[in-house]
Amino acid sequence: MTVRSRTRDALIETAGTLFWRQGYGATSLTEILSQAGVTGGSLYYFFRRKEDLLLAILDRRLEDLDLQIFVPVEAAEADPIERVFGVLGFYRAFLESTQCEMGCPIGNLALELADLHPEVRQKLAQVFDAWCSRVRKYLEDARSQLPHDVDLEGLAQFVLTVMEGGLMQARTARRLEPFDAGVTNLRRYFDALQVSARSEDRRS
Amino acid sequence: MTVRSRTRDALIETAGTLFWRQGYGATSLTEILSQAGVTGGSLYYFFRRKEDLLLAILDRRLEDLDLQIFVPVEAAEADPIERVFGVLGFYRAFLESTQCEMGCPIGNLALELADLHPEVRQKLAQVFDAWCSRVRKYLEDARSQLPHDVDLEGLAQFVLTVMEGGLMQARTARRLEPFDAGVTNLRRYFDALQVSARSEDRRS
DNA sequence: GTCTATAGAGTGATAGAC
DNA sequence: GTCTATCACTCTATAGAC
Repeated sequence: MTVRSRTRDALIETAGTLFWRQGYGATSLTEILSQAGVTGGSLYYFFRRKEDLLLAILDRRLEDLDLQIFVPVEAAEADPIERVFGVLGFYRAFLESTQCEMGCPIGNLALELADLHPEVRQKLAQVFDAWCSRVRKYLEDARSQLPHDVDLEGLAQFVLTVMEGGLMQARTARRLEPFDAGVTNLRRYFDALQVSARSEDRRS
Repeated sequence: MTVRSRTRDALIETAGTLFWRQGYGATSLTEILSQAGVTGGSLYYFFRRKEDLLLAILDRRLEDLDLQIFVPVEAAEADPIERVFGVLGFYRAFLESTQCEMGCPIGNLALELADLHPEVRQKLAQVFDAWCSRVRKYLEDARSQLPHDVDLEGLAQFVLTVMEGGLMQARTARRLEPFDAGVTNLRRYFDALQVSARSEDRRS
């Protein structure tokens, strides 16, 4: 079991935000230390290498997924398909509140580090998986509203795809439109799936 | 007008591949020089800073977009909607031939550098725009097969979203499935749009 | 245009006192 | 657990000969 300490938490919190905003390579330990109000000795007491700090951040992101995203969304929306769009709305609100500057804390690192650190890549994939599993659960709850032959795992991945692709374009263009275009078309797709499921029912 | 020279081209080519694979920050000039068989003096004769080399690479990507992607796809597919999927197939083939290791040369850099270099970010956005314009042209050619109220600009952005999101997940998981799930669902979406367009026609 | 040599700053990481 | 001091290295970029 990992020890919790105020210093360790501060490092994870501060570095997590910096890595998110500027990337892993572009963030120096010096910058993390000065912003967290911690000195080098303490950092190396908790983490053997910079990469271990990153791994701890990703573990934290995995832990926080439920509390920060899915629980609030589930509290706000009861209908499973609305929950899917509630999740997308959550990211949109964040995008808007940061003037499209930050994007996704996992996606950003995924593209920067996928080829460099095998262990990091694996953990990033794990966070994506956890995210998809949650969305997949919503889709299973909406099973009866969807055509029988739709692969729910693939559809959950598709929702993540729409989110990540939209965040990327919105962040690059500094405009919400590409993200919104993704949501609009995904909504239209879900509407079509529901229509198609209803006509399946009628036939049976 | 920019001067063309063998050395300059070799630097753009070599650095382009390295930035694509490992990212901008993680690639040192030393590595580029040794792999291109060029020395530092030559590099700084053509480019004032590392960032200028990157900008030249992005200009080249923009120039090559047609020749490397859209022209071959148009030669292979005559139907406009099949051309959209032909483009996706092009990226899939590349993903497969690199064991899902490389992803998109623009998307990778977009997420690494969006917040760090304003001029770079702008040029990345420009390449995305050019890509979408091409896809949008296909969609306009398929106008009669799509519902009247569909926003073609947004739909073109959606195609890019599906591609980038799929590449990101495929590269992170080192599996083609998430990319394929994106294509499968996008195909189903287009089928639904075409069905819906036909029923519009019947009503009028 | 290309070369070598090197400046100058910053990096991740370590050692050892407290 | 936290501190300061510092090592060893790498990086971008420059200068000046050829």
